[in-house]
Amino acid sequence: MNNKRLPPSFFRQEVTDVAPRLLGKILVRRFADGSVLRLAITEVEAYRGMEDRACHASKGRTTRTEVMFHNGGLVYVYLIYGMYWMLNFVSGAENEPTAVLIRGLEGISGPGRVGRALQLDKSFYGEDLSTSERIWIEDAGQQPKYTATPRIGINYAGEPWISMPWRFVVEK
DNA sequence: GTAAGGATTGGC
DNA sequence: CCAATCCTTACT
Repeated sequence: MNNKRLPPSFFRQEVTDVAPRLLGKILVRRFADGSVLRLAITEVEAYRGMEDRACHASKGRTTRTEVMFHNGGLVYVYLIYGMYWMLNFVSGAENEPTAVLIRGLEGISGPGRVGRALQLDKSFYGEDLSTSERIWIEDAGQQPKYTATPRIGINYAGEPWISMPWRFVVEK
């Protein structure tokens, strides 16, 4: 059923609020063969706009970052190190380039492994989470406890961005 | 056109 | 510690 699918309004808010609220939500992936994978989100990171030097959108509006400038509720995927597809959800309002990186799912640790498990590719770029038949998010009716820490792998961004506690992890 | 490097992972 | 692997961005 789709009655639990999160509406666009869920994503069209402050990314630092959207990110932790995604914890415990169910990521649903329907494959071409009809099989369905349903896994709870356990780790995320918020990337916030042009100012945030760790956010790809800080480089400006380019072919790659274009989707982040759209209204929240779309998928932003990109290839890193030539082999891993990173899954992000665009947040905030139009022209407010923010996104949430999905770093971990129930039983799957690491953003690269998430992309591999979900069999993502560039065709998911710009996918609409409110209408897609192959990927969407459902409300599980609970908000797990979590902790906030600095984000991973963004030392090049410099301060204060390195220290912003924008990585959210579900507590055991 | 060319070069540098990355929101990672896994193997040595 | 470091190679894998290729797309995007920056620069000539």
